[in-house]
Amino acid sequence: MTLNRLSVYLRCLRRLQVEGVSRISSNELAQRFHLSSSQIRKDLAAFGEFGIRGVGYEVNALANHLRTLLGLDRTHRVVVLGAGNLGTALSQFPGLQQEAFRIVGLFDISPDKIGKTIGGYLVRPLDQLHQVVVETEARLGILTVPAQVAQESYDLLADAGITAVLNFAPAQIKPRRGTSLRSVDIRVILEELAHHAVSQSLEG
Amino acid sequence: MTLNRLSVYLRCLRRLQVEGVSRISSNELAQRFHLSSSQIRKDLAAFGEFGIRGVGYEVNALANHLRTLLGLDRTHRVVVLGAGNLGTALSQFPGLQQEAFRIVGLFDISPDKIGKTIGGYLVRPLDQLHQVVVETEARLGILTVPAQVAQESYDLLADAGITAVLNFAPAQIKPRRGTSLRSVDIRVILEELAHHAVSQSLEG
DNA sequence: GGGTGTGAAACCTTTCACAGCT
DNA sequence: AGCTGTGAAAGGTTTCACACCC
Repeated sequence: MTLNRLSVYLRCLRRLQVEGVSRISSNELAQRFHLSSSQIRKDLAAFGEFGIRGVGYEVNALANHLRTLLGLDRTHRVVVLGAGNLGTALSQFPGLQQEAFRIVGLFDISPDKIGKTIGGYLVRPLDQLHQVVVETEARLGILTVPAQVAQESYDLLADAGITAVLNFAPAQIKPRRGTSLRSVDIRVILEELAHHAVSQSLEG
Repeated sequence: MTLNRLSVYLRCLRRLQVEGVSRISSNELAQRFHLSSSQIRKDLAAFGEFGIRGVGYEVNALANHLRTLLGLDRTHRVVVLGAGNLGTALSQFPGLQQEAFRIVGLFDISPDKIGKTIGGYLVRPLDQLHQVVVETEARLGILTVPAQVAQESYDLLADAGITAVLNFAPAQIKPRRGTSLRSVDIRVILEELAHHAVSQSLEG
């Protein structure tokens, strides 16, 4: 199952909590956030019976269930490799410094950056990576390095004990057993949208 | 079909061009970049017969075909809404200022930022959006605004004539006919990875 | 009545395996 | 001989529709 959707539901529920909504049906939830009601029910039912027939879902209870299911009831330590523009922007991303995530190390290879404080984080040299990962028990890594060094950077993270990596480098990384990999290539996404943009313009 | 894969193939071909490879089979391509050879053949064959049976694919020719298919033979003007950390980082992202994309406007609502130059781009007020989009014929928009104003920002872009939007705000946007939407929620991706990280650690 | 939980149906994607071309 | 292009098979996901419970 696409675990991502549980995250999206949780984001929606957080919104409802702010608005003071205490109960909601799958249909209302779907309409309110442009989702599919049957998919919501299937997804949630796959992990237990969280709803009340004839009534709907209790917002607070469901949010807590999802938080537990997603493992957000603990703090996840994150290391970031690459203190360029994207790396520093992500380090300061709201939602990455609060709740379940905490950045415990920002690393770079450039002597110009090492030792400096960028966006509130001290930039460390790569040879401290292993030590930091062991000491902080970090499990998550973010890669914002140039494409040429993406593979070796991923391997460094894996060797240091990181078990899940989010890669922003535009490169095809060979994943290892034991260290999940999720890549986001902004260029690839934009190229898809460029295609849409052109088709749309022709239609209208 | 997942148009994204054509982009990935193109990225791989660019790499091969740099390495001076002139011909490649679907099998080599798959092994080299950790893809599926039958999927490569299916994807490519869906748009024409680009390969030579018994030989493979001509790297340069195929790259050019893909560039045309993806609409990368023209320049796409892009406007960015939100001159925060992520917005400015993306404005300077390599690959967004070269080849087929060109940023023609960086917009923000904050009076502190308007008029200043951030990352080489003048920050403009939102009321200039429509004019800039019309004058530059921009079709692509990037949203790096806070979640609370994501919907209205998307609507502003759509009203201005933007036909494809890449949204980084952690909000569920209601798409309109005529303006495609692709959302990337870093929090959602990290939450999925957090789950993986925990499961992996238990296994090991 | 109203809304969840769920088998079954419809749909879409990926992999397989091989005919057919070079 | 070798590799593409492609129908057929397998696998997965989404939607439908309704039994069942509150």
